[in-house]
Amino acid sequence: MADDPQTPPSDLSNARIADLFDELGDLYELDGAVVHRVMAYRNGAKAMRDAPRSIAALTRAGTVTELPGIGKTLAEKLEALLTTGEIPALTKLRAKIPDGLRMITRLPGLGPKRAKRLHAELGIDGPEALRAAIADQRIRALSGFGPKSEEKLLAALDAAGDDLSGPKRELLSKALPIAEQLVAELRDRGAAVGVHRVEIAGSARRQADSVHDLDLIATADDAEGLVEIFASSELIDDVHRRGTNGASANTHTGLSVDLRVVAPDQFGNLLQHFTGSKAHNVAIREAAVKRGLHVSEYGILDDATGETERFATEEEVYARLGLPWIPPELRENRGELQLERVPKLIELEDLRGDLHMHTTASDGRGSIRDMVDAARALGHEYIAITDHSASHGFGDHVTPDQLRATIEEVRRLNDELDDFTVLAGSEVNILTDGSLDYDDELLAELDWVVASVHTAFGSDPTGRIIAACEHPSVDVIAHPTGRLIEKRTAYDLDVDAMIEAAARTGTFLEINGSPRRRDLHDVHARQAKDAGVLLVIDSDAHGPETQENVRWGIATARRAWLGPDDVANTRPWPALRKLRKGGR
DNA sequence: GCCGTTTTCGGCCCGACTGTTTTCAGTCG
Repeated sequence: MADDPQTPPSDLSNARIADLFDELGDLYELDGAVVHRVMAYRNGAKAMRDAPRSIAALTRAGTVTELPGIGKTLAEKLEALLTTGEIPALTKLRAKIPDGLRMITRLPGLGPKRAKRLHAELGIDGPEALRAAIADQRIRALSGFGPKSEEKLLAALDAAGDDLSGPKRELLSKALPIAEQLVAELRDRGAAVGVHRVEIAGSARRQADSVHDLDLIATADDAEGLVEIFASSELIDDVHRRGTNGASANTHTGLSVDLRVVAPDQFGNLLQHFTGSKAHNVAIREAAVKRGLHVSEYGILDDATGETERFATEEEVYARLGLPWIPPELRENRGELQLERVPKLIELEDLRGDLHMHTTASDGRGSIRDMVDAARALGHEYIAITDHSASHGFGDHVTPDQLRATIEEVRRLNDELDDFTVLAGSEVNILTDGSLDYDDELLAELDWVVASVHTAFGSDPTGRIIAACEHPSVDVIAHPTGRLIEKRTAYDLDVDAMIEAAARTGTFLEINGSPRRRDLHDVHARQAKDAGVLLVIDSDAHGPETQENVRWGIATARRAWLGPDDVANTRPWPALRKLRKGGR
């Protein structure tokens, strides 16, 4: 019964728990805690967010302190959170420190120390009070503040509007093509100023889900000339900072771009530094210090010689630190610095087929033939046509009779095609009782069955997905968590239980390539691989051109440390077919 | 608060920029 007080509450997700510990770090910082204590909370939050297993389960098992960065105190707070639903220290701090104060530290130029003084000395508790104090010129009366401070804070408040919820991030699919065009332009037009190298750095190079800006690193004989070419690009809207060795600008899409031009002998150091992530770089530097080496964007200082060594390539930087070159997608401090050899990661060319796409039969924009032509252009050997099923709604549903007609159409088409296979499939809805919306006989006729939750997210998604895994005809669970990047969090899903069910039943789990989904995400996909589950990378294309979205699925797979063998559709269809449940 | 081929105490990555300051704290990436 839902109202039975004995019913245990469903576990908090790792992301939700990590948010609470990040908040604790912020509030301790505003409370004046020493910076290392604050960092301990943030490191702990990152460890929780990156953990492949349920933090709640690890806490109950008493093994959560095995995660690096989580010690006795954080474990006690986790236990309190899971048993009582709250962390006493957080409750106390929230009462003491207004939420508005935490919000205004997100204004550029205003950190915790100065925000704390504004609160203590002027009673400022949020954006409105800050704006009023600036209007009355009360800020400049404080020591360490002046008219410039007021001016900048006002500009920052105006720029932020009413939204201080944090910086907006752009989907990788929006940002990366712009970065690639800029790089191509700088390489091309840069020939006139002796350009040597131009590379994308930052989170875009790491193929993260989203980015907050773009970083470009270059070398050229005439650095200022390259900056001029950058500033005059048609992709650039306005340049807000320009120097002889770099510039900061905005694209017309509102994305911020930094270009840095360095000497060739430092290119490796700078590219490594600006590729990040922060956690990766911090870990590298801490390890280096123990060996008497100090790493910065300019070089590696060796205590033994007092010399700073510069490197033209990243390979040399990593080699000097005793490490193999680490692919950017792995640079998140999730174990990559302990590697003696880097695992072989999957590449776009490894995919032989795409097993999730839609046509005009449901909500797609192309015919089956259009989708075949697009897949061939991408070098694929097979596709599955998986239109939405009988209960899809929006007038786009496919009745059982229509599906039978599609199966026949696919069979006929296969007779005409050489060296290409079309599979008759469906993306069936997992209904609220865990059943599917075609009968079992019809499902058994299909070559490929994708099952997904599209409705009633609040209605036991875990139980429904496990039931779908146990269905003999279901091959793969699509976009398993339902998240939409920068838009919607995952539904309340027990990922551990889903992965266990997938492993037990031989069901594949999808990495959906839609750039807004990339679902499973990297941490969960890596967890699935470690549990022995095979992943499938699909485009979920709704038109011929969006089959290229498998690119984003590959990006996520690489961030999940997957190799070609971990992904089912790197195999030819006859080999993949044998891996289906029951070897059908 | 975490952690240990220096350690259970005493450290904890690096450098640039800014605005306010006579030498630097705070902020940022």
